[in-house]
Amino acid sequence: MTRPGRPTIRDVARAAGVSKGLVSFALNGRPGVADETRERILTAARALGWEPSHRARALSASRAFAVGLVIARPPELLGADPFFPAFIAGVERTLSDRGQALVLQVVPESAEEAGYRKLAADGRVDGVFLLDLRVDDPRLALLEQLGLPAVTIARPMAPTRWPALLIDDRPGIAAAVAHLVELGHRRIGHVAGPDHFLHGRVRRLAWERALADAGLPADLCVASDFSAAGGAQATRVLLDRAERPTAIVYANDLMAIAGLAVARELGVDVPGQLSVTGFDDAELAGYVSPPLTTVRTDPFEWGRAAAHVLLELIDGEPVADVPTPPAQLVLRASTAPPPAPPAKRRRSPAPSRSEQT
Amino acid sequence: MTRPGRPTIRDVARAAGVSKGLVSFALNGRPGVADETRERILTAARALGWEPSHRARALSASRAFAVGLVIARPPELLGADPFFPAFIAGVERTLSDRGQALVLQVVPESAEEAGYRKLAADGRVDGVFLLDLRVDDPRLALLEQLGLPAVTIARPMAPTRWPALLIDDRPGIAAAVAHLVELGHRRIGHVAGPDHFLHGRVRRLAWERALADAGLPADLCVASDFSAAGGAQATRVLLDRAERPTAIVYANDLMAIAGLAVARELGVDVPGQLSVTGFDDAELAGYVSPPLTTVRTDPFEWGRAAAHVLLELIDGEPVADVPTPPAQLVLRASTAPPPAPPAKRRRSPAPSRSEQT
DNA sequence: TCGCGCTACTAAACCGGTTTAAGCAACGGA
DNA sequence: TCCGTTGCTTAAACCGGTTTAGTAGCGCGA
Repeated sequence: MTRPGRPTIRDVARAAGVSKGLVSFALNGRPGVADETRERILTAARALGWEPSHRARALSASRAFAVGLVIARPPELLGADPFFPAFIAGVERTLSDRGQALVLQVVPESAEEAGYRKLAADGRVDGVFLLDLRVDDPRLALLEQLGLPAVTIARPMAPTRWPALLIDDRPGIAAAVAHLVELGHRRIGHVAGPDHFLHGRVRRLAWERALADAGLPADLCVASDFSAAGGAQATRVLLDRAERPTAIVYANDLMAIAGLAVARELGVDVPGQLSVTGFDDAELAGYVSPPLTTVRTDPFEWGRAAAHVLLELIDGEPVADVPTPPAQLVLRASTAPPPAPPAKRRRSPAPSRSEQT
Repeated sequence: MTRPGRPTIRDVARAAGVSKGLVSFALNGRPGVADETRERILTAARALGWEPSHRARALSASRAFAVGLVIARPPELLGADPFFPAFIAGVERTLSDRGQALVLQVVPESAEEAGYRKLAADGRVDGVFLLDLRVDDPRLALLEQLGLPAVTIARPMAPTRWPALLIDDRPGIAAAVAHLVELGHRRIGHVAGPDHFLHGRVRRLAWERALADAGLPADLCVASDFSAAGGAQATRVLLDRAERPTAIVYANDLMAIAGLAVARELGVDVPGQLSVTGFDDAELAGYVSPPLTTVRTDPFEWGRAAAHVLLELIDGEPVADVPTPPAQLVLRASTAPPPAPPAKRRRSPAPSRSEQT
């Protein structure tokens, strides 16, 4: 008379000779169950190999016990960016301990909003991560309207009701620029990400600021798109200029690596004639030629932390923005002093730039 | 007296003046509902903005309406491999049309089995994808035991009850080797993936076979791990040999790109002294120096197709293995004729080949 | 007139948990 | 002796759908 299928709480109750409700109490460690009875119930549950049905619990508790991640990037860019897999792995680390799952959506950019709507309408998730923040990001309002808890990765420009993971790209960029300035560079270019992405803009502004702090002009910037093709193209533009930069700060490693190849094809030696820095410290960064000086970030840790806050938020606990450790500059061989010895010692506000060649 | 929260099927029933059950029939297009009544119900549902509760449906139907993907790779390798994001994007393309979701698990390799067990025990998913197949993969038996439908990406060595996505890496490798042979190479090495991974082994065997077909010895093989570090290391080993290869076929782009850097640092010109081919056609492949000749695969399409079969399998439809189009060799600048005219000593029962130069 | 079959619909069970209200026994205090 | 607690336990409602069994009304043929 053994029915097939998994045992339910009802089977456990029968086996232990008690009611369904009491089994539920015992299994959830509620008070009001006699020790001897509790023991009997737990033993029965173990003997039957009972495991709670996630579906039943979800319906009863009106919770999904899952969080969502909507990714709206073209797949080829996704594949080249080391951020996502590491971030997701970090998220999982937190989630798996707590019986939560991660529901992923990869959508075309046009369907991004619909993606969040669907996750919310279906009740598939209890909260979401907000990545790739944009300037004046419309998703913030959408999520508030949907009442879907969220954690933003990086702090959005406008204040929101959602906690943010405080990621600050500025010290990393500042360190890269400072390093180049110290080496003697005066003409430091930037290949930026799209300006409507927060991280694209923040890195560009940080580059500008760092140059200003060093008393240098920030006139060698080309906006790009974080892709290899874009990085290559932007590098060509910069190297075609009459007054070439002696160093380029890239907004990510992918563009920087593509930039290395362009320089090489143009016969521009790196780091002899051109210094290059990246951002991310991708797996490949240390294994290109020359190995790339770059800014190391820790997306795995970000994922862990973001998931942690999100779960607390969902549980209704009070939450605050979460700080993250500053990114570190990783020195490798793609940076060196500029070709000609700097005409002047640095820090004279020297107008004598023409003497350099 | 309007209660907060989403409207339920009960609200719709009340609004339309019918019973819950009838609403369910009407909304699911069942016969046995008068046209006029059906219209009234649909109108009411629309007016209330009703959407079915995924949770309730899941409990009632004993289905999760979701499929799972367990990834057991170290995060840094994950980030560098273009396969996963593209594959997942393809999966999503199929799933999103059908109201299905993707549940992702990223686990340490040691917890892989537990990952599947948990997905199955929780009833979070109705089926899973089996990626990164290994020789004698223990997961096959596990999934059969768990009764969790699965689709394997590539055909496992032992026959299973699960359908497979027929991915054949051999023509791609064969094309790469043939291309090199045609250029005049006689000493063609291979940097392989781990031999316990099916795709690692298959590519190696394909390389061996292609060399045999060309009457060349397959004695320049170094096993590696698909990582940049591993690729660099393996390249050093090969280039340190007394009799250097004039060409290296890498089992993936990441190792190939790292190999390019090593060659450069050793002063070995690519493609002048050494030809290099990769596998994947990663975003960066076309933007390194020299641009990489490689084998283009289509993980996005694989994801689409795999999800398609998996859903059919879950629905109990009869399914068969799914063919995929063969991979294409993409010619770029990392391959060229070997440096010196091929020396004719080596064991020549094939005298005519030396005339090629 | 009855019985039969068909259509349109309702009531209730069910999925498998959680939670609330109520019941029952033993016990201490007045 | 009766009452009010306290401790343990059960019955039943509930989450929001799907599905089954059953019923009312109607036309039809015998």
